[in-house]
Amino acid sequence: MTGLDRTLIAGLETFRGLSDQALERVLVHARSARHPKGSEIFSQGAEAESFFLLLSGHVRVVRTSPEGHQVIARYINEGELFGIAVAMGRSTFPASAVAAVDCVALAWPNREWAELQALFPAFGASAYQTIGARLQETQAQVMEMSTEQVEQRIAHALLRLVKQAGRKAADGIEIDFPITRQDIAEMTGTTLHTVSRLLSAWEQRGLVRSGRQKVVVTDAHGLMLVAEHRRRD
Amino acid sequence: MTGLDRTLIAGLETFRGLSDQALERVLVHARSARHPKGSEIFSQGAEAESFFLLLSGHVRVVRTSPEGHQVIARYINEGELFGIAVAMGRSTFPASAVAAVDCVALAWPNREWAELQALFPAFGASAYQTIGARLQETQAQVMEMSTEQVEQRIAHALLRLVKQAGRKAADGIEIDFPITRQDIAEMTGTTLHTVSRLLSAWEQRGLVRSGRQKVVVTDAHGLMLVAEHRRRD
DNA sequence: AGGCGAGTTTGCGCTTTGACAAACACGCGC
DNA sequence: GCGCGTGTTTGTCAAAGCGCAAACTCGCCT
Repeated sequence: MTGLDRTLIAGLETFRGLSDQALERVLVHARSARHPKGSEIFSQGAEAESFFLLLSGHVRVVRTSPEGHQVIARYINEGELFGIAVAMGRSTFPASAVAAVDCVALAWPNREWAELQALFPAFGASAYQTIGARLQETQAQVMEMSTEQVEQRIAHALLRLVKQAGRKAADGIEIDFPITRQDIAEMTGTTLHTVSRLLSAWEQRGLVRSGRQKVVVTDAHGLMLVAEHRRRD
Repeated sequence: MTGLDRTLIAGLETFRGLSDQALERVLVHARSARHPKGSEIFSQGAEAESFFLLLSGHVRVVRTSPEGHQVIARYINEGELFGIAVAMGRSTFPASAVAAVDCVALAWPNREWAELQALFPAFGASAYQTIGARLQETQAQVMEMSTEQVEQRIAHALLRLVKQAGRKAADGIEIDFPITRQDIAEMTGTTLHTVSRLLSAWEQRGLVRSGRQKVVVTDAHGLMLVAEHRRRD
Protein backbone atom coordinates (compact mmCIF):
# COMPACT_ATOMS: atom_id res chain seq x y z
CA MET A 1 0.00 0.00 0.00
CA THR A 2 2.92 2.34 0.40
CA GLY A 3 3.13 3.08 -3.27
CA LEU A 4 6.53 4.59 -2.57
CA ASP A 5 8.94 3.92 -5.33
CA ARG A 6 12.63 3.62 -4.75
CA THR A 7 13.28 6.04 -7.59
CA LEU A 8 12.02 8.70 -5.20
CA ILE A 9 15.18 8.49 -3.19
CA ALA A 10 17.61 6.88 -5.59
CA GLY A 11 20.34 9.31 -6.41
CA LEU A 12 20.06 11.28 -3.19
CA GLU A 13 23.30 11.96 -1.41
CA THR A 14 21.90 10.45 1.77
CA PHE A 15 21.35 7.08 0.18
CA ARG A 16 24.26 7.01 -2.17
CA GLY A 17 25.69 3.60 -2.79
CA LEU A 18 22.67 1.66 -1.55
CA SER A 19 21.38 -1.16 -3.71
CA ASP A 20 17.89 -1.12 -5.16
CA GLN A 21 16.98 -3.74 -2.61
CA ALA A 22 18.33 -1.60 0.20
CA LEU A 23 16.36 1.39 -1.04
CA GLU A 24 13.20 -0.67 -0.98
CA ARG A 25 13.94 -1.62 2.60
CA VAL A 26 14.54 1.98 3.51
CA LEU A 27 11.13 2.94 2.22
CA VAL A 28 9.22 0.16 3.93
CA HIS A 29 8.38 2.24 6.97
CA ALA A 30 8.46 5.62 5.31
CA ARG A 31 5.32 7.63 4.86
CA SER A 32 5.00 10.39 2.36
CA ALA A 33 2.98 13.50 3.09
CA ARG A 34 2.12 16.74 1.39
CA HIS A 35 2.56 19.94 3.39
CA PRO A 36 0.83 23.00 2.04
CA LYS A 37 2.72 26.27 1.96
CA GLY A 38 2.85 27.88 5.37
CA SER A 39 1.95 24.75 7.32
CA GLU A 40 4.05 23.49 10.19
CA ILE A 41 5.66 20.11 9.58
CA PHE A 42 6.75 19.84 13.17
CA SER A 43 6.76 22.16 16.09
CA GLN A 44 9.51 23.35 18.40
CA GLY A 45 9.35 21.59 21.74
CA ALA A 46 7.05 18.85 20.51
CA GLU A 47 7.88 15.22 21.13
CA ALA A 48 10.03 14.06 18.22
CA GLU A 49 8.59 10.83 16.96
CA SER A 50 9.78 10.92 13.37
CA PHE A 51 12.54 12.17 11.19
CA PHE A 52 12.05 13.57 7.72
CA LEU A 53 13.44 13.86 4.25
CA LEU A 54 12.33 16.60 1.93
CA LEU A 55 11.34 15.28 -1.48
CA SER A 56 10.25 18.54 -3.01
CA GLY A 57 9.81 22.11 -1.97
CA HIS A 58 11.63 24.26 0.58
CA VAL A 59 11.36 24.18 4.34
CA ARG A 60 12.18 26.93 6.79
CA VAL A 61 13.63 25.85 10.14
CA VAL A 62 12.69 28.40 12.79
CA ARG A 63 13.63 28.78 16.42
CA THR A 64 11.54 30.92 18.69
CA SER A 65 12.95 32.33 21.90
CA PRO A 66 10.98 32.37 25.14
CA GLU A 67 10.40 36.06 24.50
CA GLY A 68 8.93 35.39 21.11
CA HIS A 69 11.85 36.37 18.91
CA GLN A 70 12.13 34.24 15.82
CA VAL A 71 15.34 33.22 14.13
CA ILE A 72 15.59 31.25 10.92
CA ALA A 73 18.22 28.61 11.52
CA ARG A 74 18.33 27.35 7.94
CA TYR A 75 16.42 26.46 4.82
CA ILE A 76 16.14 22.81 3.88
CA ASN A 77 16.48 21.91 0.21
CA GLU A 78 15.14 19.00 -1.75
CA GLY A 79 16.83 15.75 -0.88
CA GLU A 80 17.95 16.82 2.61
CA LEU A 81 17.20 15.17 5.91
CA PHE A 82 15.58 17.34 8.54
CA GLY A 83 13.99 17.03 11.94
CA ILE A 84 16.63 14.50 12.90
CA ALA A 85 16.39 15.15 16.61
CA VAL A 86 16.80 11.42 17.10
CA ALA A 87 20.31 11.57 15.65
CA MET A 88 21.30 14.10 18.27
CA GLY A 89 19.83 12.12 21.12
CA ARG A 90 17.04 14.60 21.65
CA SER A 91 13.49 13.66 22.45
CA THR A 92 11.93 16.97 21.37
CA PHE A 93 12.41 19.17 18.32
CA PRO A 94 14.65 22.11 19.03
CA ALA A 95 13.01 24.14 16.27
CA SER A 96 9.91 24.26 14.13
CA ALA A 97 9.78 23.42 10.44
CA VAL A 98 7.49 25.38 8.16
CA ALA A 99 6.82 24.69 4.49
CA ALA A 100 8.04 27.73 2.55
CA VAL A 101 6.14 26.44 -0.48
CA ASP A 102 3.96 23.38 -1.02
CA CYS A 103 6.19 20.49 -0.02
CA VAL A 104 6.35 16.74 -0.10
CA ALA A 105 8.32 14.99 2.61
CA LEU A 106 8.96 11.46 3.72
CA ALA A 107 8.71 10.63 7.40
CA TRP A 108 10.10 7.65 9.27
CA PRO A 109 9.34 6.69 12.85
CA ASN A 110 12.37 7.34 15.05
CA ARG A 111 12.78 3.68 15.80
CA GLU A 112 13.82 3.24 12.17
CA TRP A 113 16.84 5.46 12.73
CA ALA A 114 18.85 2.91 14.66
CA GLU A 115 17.59 0.23 12.35
CA LEU A 116 18.65 1.91 9.14
CA GLN A 117 21.92 2.98 10.63
CA ALA A 118 22.69 -0.59 11.60
CA LEU A 119 21.57 -2.07 8.30
CA PHE A 120 23.26 0.51 6.10
CA PRO A 121 26.36 2.02 7.65
CA ALA A 122 26.70 4.36 4.70
CA PHE A 123 23.38 5.91 5.61
CA GLY A 124 24.51 6.52 9.18
CA ALA A 125 27.78 8.01 8.05
CA SER A 126 26.10 10.35 5.61
CA ALA A 127 23.55 11.44 8.17
CA TYR A 128 26.19 12.27 10.73
CA GLN A 129 28.13 14.09 8.11
CA THR A 130 25.05 16.21 7.55
CA ILE A 131 24.96 17.11 11.22
CA GLY A 132 28.66 17.85 11.19
CA ALA A 133 28.23 20.09 8.19
CA ARG A 134 25.41 21.95 9.90
CA LEU A 135 27.55 22.48 12.96
CA GLN A 136 30.21 23.96 10.71
CA GLU A 137 27.71 26.24 9.00
CA THR A 138 26.25 27.37 12.28
CA GLN A 139 29.66 28.14 13.68
CA ALA A 140 30.45 30.05 10.53
CA GLN A 141 27.29 32.00 11.12
CA VAL A 142 28.43 32.87 14.63
CA MET A 143 31.68 34.16 13.20
CA GLU A 144 29.83 36.20 10.65
CA MET A 145 27.62 37.75 13.29
CA SER A 146 30.62 38.49 15.48
CA THR A 147 32.80 40.10 12.89
CA GLU A 148 30.65 41.49 10.11
CA GLN A 149 28.42 44.47 9.66
CA VAL A 150 24.78 44.02 8.83
CA GLU A 151 25.37 44.86 5.18
CA GLN A 152 27.95 42.10 4.76
CA ARG A 153 25.81 39.60 6.60
CA ILE A 154 22.81 40.21 4.41
CA ALA A 155 24.93 40.01 1.28
CA HIS A 156 26.36 36.71 2.44
CA ALA A 157 22.93 35.38 3.30
CA LEU A 158 21.58 36.27 -0.13
CA LEU A 159 24.54 34.68 -1.85
CA ARG A 160 24.04 31.53 0.17
CA LEU A 161 20.36 31.43 -0.69
CA VAL A 162 21.11 31.94 -4.34
CA LYS A 163 23.65 29.17 -4.28
CA GLN A 164 21.40 26.72 -2.49
CA ALA A 165 18.10 27.59 -4.03
CA GLY A 166 18.84 29.75 -7.03
CA ARG A 167 16.91 29.51 -10.27
CA LYS A 168 17.95 31.22 -13.46
CA ALA A 169 15.78 34.19 -14.24
CA ALA A 170 15.77 36.55 -17.20
CA ASP A 171 18.29 38.94 -15.72
CA GLY A 172 19.97 37.02 -12.95
CA ILE A 173 19.39 34.33 -10.40
CA GLU A 174 16.17 34.26 -8.45
CA ILE A 175 15.65 32.71 -5.04
CA ASP A 176 13.36 29.82 -5.69
CA PHE A 177 10.80 30.43 -2.97
CA PRO A 178 8.90 33.38 -1.58
CA ILE A 179 10.98 35.22 0.98
CA THR A 180 10.08 38.39 2.83
CA ARG A 181 12.28 41.16 4.18
CA GLN A 182 11.29 39.88 7.58
CA ASP A 183 12.60 36.42 6.71
CA ILE A 184 15.93 37.83 5.63
CA ALA A 185 16.06 39.86 8.80
CA GLU A 186 15.47 36.74 10.87
CA MET A 187 18.28 34.97 9.09
CA THR A 188 20.77 37.73 9.72
CA GLY A 189 19.80 39.07 13.09
CA THR A 190 18.58 42.45 11.99
CA THR A 191 15.24 44.16 11.30
CA LEU A 192 13.08 44.16 8.22
CA HIS A 193 13.55 47.90 8.02
CA THR A 194 17.26 47.65 7.62
CA VAL A 195 16.90 44.84 5.10
CA SER A 196 14.44 46.90 3.10
CA ARG A 197 16.73 49.91 3.06
CA LEU A 198 19.70 47.86 1.95
CA LEU A 199 17.83 46.02 -0.77
CA SER A 200 16.59 49.35 -2.08
CA ALA A 201 20.11 50.72 -2.11
CA TRP A 202 21.40 47.62 -3.86
CA GLU A 203 18.62 47.81 -6.40
CA GLN A 204 19.75 51.33 -7.26
CA ARG A 205 23.27 50.05 -7.73
CA GLY A 206 22.01 47.28 -9.99
CA LEU A 207 23.04 44.42 -7.74
CA VAL A 208 19.59 42.98 -7.13
CA ARG A 209 16.04 43.32 -8.25
CA SER A 210 13.46 42.64 -5.62
CA GLY A 211 9.75 42.77 -5.10
CA ARG A 212 7.06 41.38 -2.94
CA GLN A 213 8.45 38.16 -1.43
CA LYS A 214 10.94 37.94 -4.24
CA VAL A 215 14.63 38.60 -4.68
CA VAL A 216 16.66 38.30 -7.86
CA VAL A 217 20.40 38.70 -7.69
CA THR A 218 21.38 40.40 -10.91
CA ASP A 219 25.05 40.94 -10.18
CA ALA A 220 26.34 38.12 -8.03
CA HIS A 221 29.90 39.27 -8.41
CA GLY A 222 29.07 42.78 -7.33
CA LEU A 223 27.23 41.40 -4.35
CA MET A 224 30.25 39.31 -3.45
CA LEU A 225 32.32 42.46 -3.36
CA VAL A 226 29.83 43.95 -0.93
CA ALA A 227 29.99 40.78 1.15
CA GLU A 228 33.77 40.83 1.30
CA HIS A 229 34.12 44.48 2.08
CA ARG A 230 35.17 44.82 5.69
CA ARG A 231 34.92 47.97 7.68
CA ARG A 232 36.40 46.80 10.91
CA ASP A 233 39.64 45.48 9.46
CA MET B 1 54.36 0.34 27.53
CA THR B 2 51.45 2.66 27.39
CA GLY B 3 51.19 2.99 31.09
CA LEU B 4 47.67 4.28 30.57
CA ASP B 5 45.36 3.03 33.19
CA ARG B 6 41.69 2.48 32.56
CA THR B 7 40.83 4.42 35.67
CA LEU B 8 41.84 7.48 33.66
CA ILE B 9 38.70 7.24 31.63
CA ALA B 10 36.44 5.13 33.77
CA GLY B 11 33.51 7.18 34.88
CA LEU B 12 33.57 9.56 31.96
CA GLU B 13 30.26 10.15 30.25
CA THR B 14 31.80 9.22 26.91
CA PHE B 15 32.67 5.74 28.06
CA ARG B 16 29.79 5.08 30.37
CA GLY B 17 28.68 1.51 30.50
CA LEU B 18 31.84 0.05 29.04
CA SER B 19 33.41 -2.90 30.81
CA ASP B 20 36.89 -2.75 32.28
CA GLN B 21 38.03 -4.89 29.42
CA ALA B 22 36.46 -2.54 26.90
CA LEU B 23 38.16 0.42 28.56
CA GLU B 24 41.50 -1.33 28.24
CA ARG B 25 40.84 -1.86 24.56
CA VAL B 26 39.91 1.79 24.13
CA LEU B 27 43.22 2.87 25.56
CA VAL B 28 45.38 0.52 23.51
CA HIS B 29 45.99 3.08 20.79
CA ALA B 30 45.61 6.17 22.87
CA ARG B 31 48.55 8.39 23.61
CA SER B 32 48.64 10.82 26.45
CA ALA B 33 50.35 14.17 26.15
CA ARG B 34 50.91 17.23 28.27
CA HIS B 35 50.16 20.62 26.72
CA PRO B 36 51.60 23.62 28.50
CA LYS B 37 49.41 26.66 28.99
CA GLY B 38 49.11 28.68 25.82
CA SER B 39 50.29 25.96 23.47
CA GLU B 40 48.31 24.88 20.44
CA ILE B 41 47.02 21.33 20.58
CA PHE B 42 45.93 21.43 16.98
CA SER B 43 45.68 24.12 14.39
CA GLN B 44 42.83 25.34 12.25
CA GLY B 45 43.14 24.07 8.70
CA ALA B 46 45.69 21.41 9.58
CA GLU B 47 45.19 17.84 8.48
CA ALA B 48 43.19 16.11 11.18
CA GLU B 49 44.93 12.88 12.02
CA SER B 50 43.76 12.37 15.56
CA PHE B 51 40.90 13.06 17.88
CA PHE B 52 41.27 14.01 21.52
CA LEU B 53 39.90 13.71 24.97
CA LEU B 54 40.76 16.21 27.64
CA LEU B 55 41.89 14.54 30.84
CA SER B 56 42.68 17.65 32.80
CA GLY B 57 42.76 21.36 32.26
CA HIS B 58 40.74 23.65 30.01
CA VAL B 59 40.99 24.10 26.28
CA ARG B 60 39.90 27.07 24.20
CA VAL B 61 38.56 26.31 20.73
CA VAL B 62 39.22 29.28 18.47
CA ARG B 63 38.23 30.06 14.92
CA THR B 64 40.10 32.68 12.97
CA SER B 65 38.52 34.35 9.96
CA PRO B 66 40.48 35.02 6.77
CA GLU B 67 40.67 38.65 7.90
CA GLY B 68 42.22 37.66 11.19
CA HIS B 69 39.25 38.06 13.49
CA GLN B 70 39.20 35.52 16.25
CA VAL B 71 36.12 33.96 17.76
CA ILE B 72 36.08 31.56 20.68
CA ALA B 73 33.72 28.78 19.70
CA ARG B 74 33.75 27.05 23.06
CA TYR B 75 35.73 25.94 26.05
CA ILE B 76 36.37 22.23 26.51
CA ASN B 77 36.14 20.83 30.02
CA GLU B 78 37.76 17.82 31.57
CA GLY B 79 36.37 14.57 30.27
CA GLU B 80 35.13 15.97 26.97
CA LEU B 81 36.02 14.86 23.47
CA PHE B 82 37.41 17.52 21.16
CA GLY B 83 38.99 17.81 17.77
CA ILE B 84 36.61 15.19 16.47
CA ALA B 85 36.77 16.35 12.88
CA VAL B 86 36.70 12.70 11.90
CA ALA B 87 33.20 12.33 13.30
CA MET B 88 31.96 15.09 11.05
CA GLY B 89 33.59 13.65 7.97
CA ARG B 90 36.14 16.44 7.80
CA SER B 91 39.76 15.95 6.91
CA THR B 92 41.01 19.20 8.43
CA PHE B 93 40.35 20.92 11.74
CA PRO B 94 37.82 23.74 11.43
CA ALA B 95 39.29 25.52 14.43
CA SER B 96 42.38 25.64 16.60
CA ALA B 97 42.61 24.32 20.14
CA VAL B 98 44.71 26.17 22.69
CA ALA B 99 45.46 25.06 26.23
CA ALA B 100 43.98 27.68 28.56
CA VAL B 101 46.00 26.18 31.40
CA ASP B 102 48.45 23.30 31.54
CA CYS B 103 46.51 20.37 30.14
CA VAL B 104 46.71 16.64 29.71
CA ALA B 105 44.90 15.08 26.78
CA LEU B 106 44.59 11.69 25.22
CA ALA B 107 44.88 11.38 21.45
CA TRP B 108 43.78 8.56 19.20
CA PRO B 109 44.60 8.17 15.53
CA ASN B 110 41.51 8.81 13.41
CA ARG B 111 41.44 5.27 12.19
CA GLU B 112 40.47 4.25 15.70
CA TRP B 113 37.25 6.22 15.44
CA ALA B 114 35.47 3.77 13.16
CA GLU B 115 36.99 0.93 15.11
CA LEU B 116 35.79 2.07 18.51
CA GLN B 117 32.43 3.02 17.15
CA ALA B 118 31.98 -0.46 15.71
CA LEU B 119 33.25 -2.23 18.80
CA PHE B 120 31.36 -0.13 21.31
CA PRO B 121 28.10 1.26 19.96
CA ALA B 122 27.56 3.16 23.19
CA PHE B 123 30.71 5.11 22.51
CA GLY B 124 29.52 6.09 19.03
CA ALA B 125 26.13 7.10 20.32
CA SER B 126 27.61 9.23 23.06
CA ALA B 127 30.02 10.88 20.70
CA TYR B 128 27.31 11.80 18.25
CA GLN B 129 25.22 13.07 21.07
CA THR B 130 28.09 15.37 21.93
CA ILE B 131 28.09 16.76 18.42
CA GLY B 132 24.34 17.14 18.49
CA ALA B 133 24.55 18.98 21.78
CA ARG B 134 27.19 21.32 20.37
CA LEU B 135 25.00 22.05 17.38
CA GLN B 136 22.22 22.97 19.78
CA GLU B 137 24.50 25.19 21.80
CA THR B 138 25.84 26.90 18.73
CA GLN B 139 22.35 27.54 17.41
CA ALA B 140 21.40 28.91 20.79
CA GLN B 141 24.37 31.22 20.50
CA VAL B 142 23.13 32.44 17.13
CA MET B 143 19.77 33.21 18.69
CA GLU B 144 21.45 35.04 21.50
CA MET B 145 23.48 37.13 19.13
CA SER B 146 20.42 37.88 17.05
CA THR B 147 18.10 38.90 19.80
CA GLU B 148 20.11 40.10 22.75
CA GLN B 149 22.06 43.19 23.62
CA VAL B 150 25.72 42.98 24.45
CA GLU B 151 25.04 43.24 28.17
CA GLN B 152 22.75 40.21 28.17
CA ARG B 153 25.11 38.22 26.01
CA ILE B 154 28.06 38.80 28.30
CA ALA B 155 25.97 37.97 31.35
CA HIS B 156 24.87 34.74 29.73
CA ALA B 157 28.41 33.88 28.73
CA LEU B 158 29.68 34.42 32.28
CA LEU B 159 26.89 32.34 33.73
CA ARG B 160 27.70 29.55 31.30
CA LEU B 161 31.38 29.70 32.18
CA VAL B 162 30.59 29.63 35.86
CA LYS B 163 28.33 26.65 35.39
CA GLN B 164 30.82 24.71 33.30
CA ALA B 165 34.02 25.68 34.99
CA GLY B 166 33.10 27.32 38.23
CA ARG B 167 35.03 26.84 41.42
CA LYS B 168 33.86 28.01 44.80
CA ALA B 169 35.73 31.03 46.00
CA ALA B 170 35.52 32.95 49.25
CA ASP B 171 32.76 35.26 48.10
CA GLY B 172 31.26 33.58 45.08
CA ILE B 173 32.10 31.33 42.19
CA GLU B 174 35.30 31.83 40.28
CA ILE B 175 35.95 30.83 36.71
CA ASP B 176 38.51 28.11 36.97
CA PHE B 177 40.99 29.33 34.37
CA PRO B 178 42.59 32.61 33.41
CA ILE B 179 40.31 34.57 31.12
CA THR B 180 40.91 38.04 29.74
CA ARG B 181 38.43 40.73 28.74
CA GLN B 182 39.54 40.04 25.22
CA ASP B 183 38.56 36.38 25.59
CA ILE B 184 35.12 37.29 26.83
CA ALA B 185 34.78 39.73 23.95
CA GLU B 186 35.66 36.99 21.48
CA MET B 187 33.06 34.71 23.00
CA THR B 188 30.30 37.27 22.73
CA GLY B 189 31.11 39.15 19.58
CA THR B 190 32.01 42.46 21.13
CA THR B 191 35.15 44.38 22.09
CA LEU B 192 37.32 44.18 25.15
CA HIS B 193 36.49 47.81 25.88
CA THR B 194 32.82 47.13 26.18
CA VAL B 195 33.47 44.06 28.31
CA SER B 196 35.71 46.06 30.60
CA ARG B 197 33.11 48.79 31.04
CA LEU B 198 30.37 46.31 31.82
CA LEU B 199 32.44 44.32 34.28
CA SER B 200 33.34 47.54 36.05
CA ALA B 201 29.70 48.54 36.22
CA TRP B 202 28.74 45.12 37.53
CA GLU B 203 31.49 45.24 40.08
CA GLN B 204 30.02 48.48 41.40
CA ARG B 205 26.66 46.80 41.66
CA GLY B 206 28.22 43.90 43.54
CA LEU B 207 27.45 41.28 40.92
CA VAL B 208 31.02 40.29 40.14
CA ARG B 209 34.55 40.82 41.34
CA SER B 210 37.16 40.74 38.66
CA GLY B 211 40.81 41.29 38.20
CA ARG B 212 43.60 40.48 35.87
CA GLN B 213 42.54 37.38 33.91
CA LYS B 214 40.11 36.55 36.65
CA VAL B 215 36.38 36.78 37.15
CA VAL B 216 34.40 35.85 40.25
CA VAL B 217 30.64 35.90 40.10
CA THR B 218 29.52 37.05 43.51
CA ASP B 219 25.81 37.31 42.83
CA ALA B 220 24.78 34.70 40.30
CA HIS B 221 21.14 35.43 40.80
CA GLY B 222 21.59 39.11 40.21
CA LEU B 223 23.57 38.34 37.10
CA MET B 224 20.76 36.12 35.90
CA LEU B 225 18.40 39.02 36.21
CA VAL B 226 20.72 41.07 34.05
CA ALA B 227 20.87 38.23 31.54
CA GLU B 228 17.10 37.95 31.36
CA HIS B 229 16.42 41.60 31.10
CA ARG B 230 15.28 42.37 27.56
CA ARG B 231 15.20 45.76 26.03
CA ARG B 232 13.86 44.91 22.63
CA ASP B 233 10.76 43.09 23.83
C1' DA C 1 -14.31 45.94 -9.47
C1' DG C 2 -13.18 47.10 -5.28
C1' DG C 3 -11.41 46.69 -0.77
C1' DC C 4 -8.52 44.63 2.49
C1' DG C 5 -4.38 43.16 4.37
C1' DA C 6 0.20 41.58 4.21
C1' DG C 7 4.35 43.16 2.87
C1' DT C 8 7.18 47.13 1.87
C1' DT C 9 9.17 51.74 1.90
C1' DT C 10 10.86 55.71 4.13
C1' DG C 11 11.75 59.39 7.58
C1' DC C 12 13.57 60.74 12.03
C1' DG C 13 15.50 60.59 16.58
C1' DC C 14 18.13 58.19 19.60
C1' DT C 15 20.60 54.53 22.01
C1' DT C 16 24.11 51.33 21.94
C1' DT C 17 28.41 50.20 21.03
C1' DG C 18 32.45 50.39 18.18
C1' DA C 19 36.79 53.13 17.18
C1' DC C 20 40.53 55.60 18.74
C1' DA C 21 43.53 57.20 22.30
C1' DA C 22 45.92 57.44 26.42
C1' DA C 23 46.90 56.41 30.98
C1' DC C 24 47.22 53.04 34.29
C1' DA C 25 48.30 48.65 37.23
C1' DC C 26 49.53 44.30 38.14
C1' DG C 27 52.81 40.59 38.13
C1' DC C 28 56.68 38.33 36.33
C1' DG C 29 61.45 37.94 35.26
C1' DC C 30 65.89 39.71 35.76
C1' DG D 1 63.58 45.94 43.72
C1' DC D 2 62.86 47.59 39.22
C1' DG D 3 61.31 47.64 34.61
C1' DC D 4 58.68 45.98 31.15
C1' DG D 5 54.90 43.96 28.97
C1' DT D 6 50.51 42.35 28.99
C1' DG D 7 46.14 43.24 30.37
C1' DT D 8 42.86 46.80 32.03
C1' DT D 9 40.46 51.15 32.71
C1' DT D 10 38.41 55.25 31.17
C1' DG D 11 37.26 59.18 28.18
C1' DT D 12 35.64 61.15 23.94
C1' DC D 13 33.63 60.82 19.52
C1' DA D 14 31.13 58.92 15.74
C1' DA D 15 27.94 56.21 13.46
C1' DA D 16 25.51 51.92 12.60
C1' DG D 17 21.32 50.51 12.85
C1' DC D 18 17.12 50.01 15.88
C1' DG D 19 12.52 51.76 17.47
C1' DC D 20 8.69 54.06 16.26
C1' DA D 21 5.49 55.86 13.07
C1' DA D 22 3.18 56.53 8.98
C1' DA D 23 2.33 56.06 4.23
C1' DC D 24 2.11 53.24 0.44
C1' DT D 25 1.35 49.34 -2.99
C1' DC D 26 0.70 45.24 -4.76
C1' DG D 27 -2.13 40.89 -4.98
C1' DC D 28 -5.70 38.44 -3.79
C1' DC D 29 -10.24 37.42 -2.27
C1' DT D 30 -15.02 38.37 -2.35
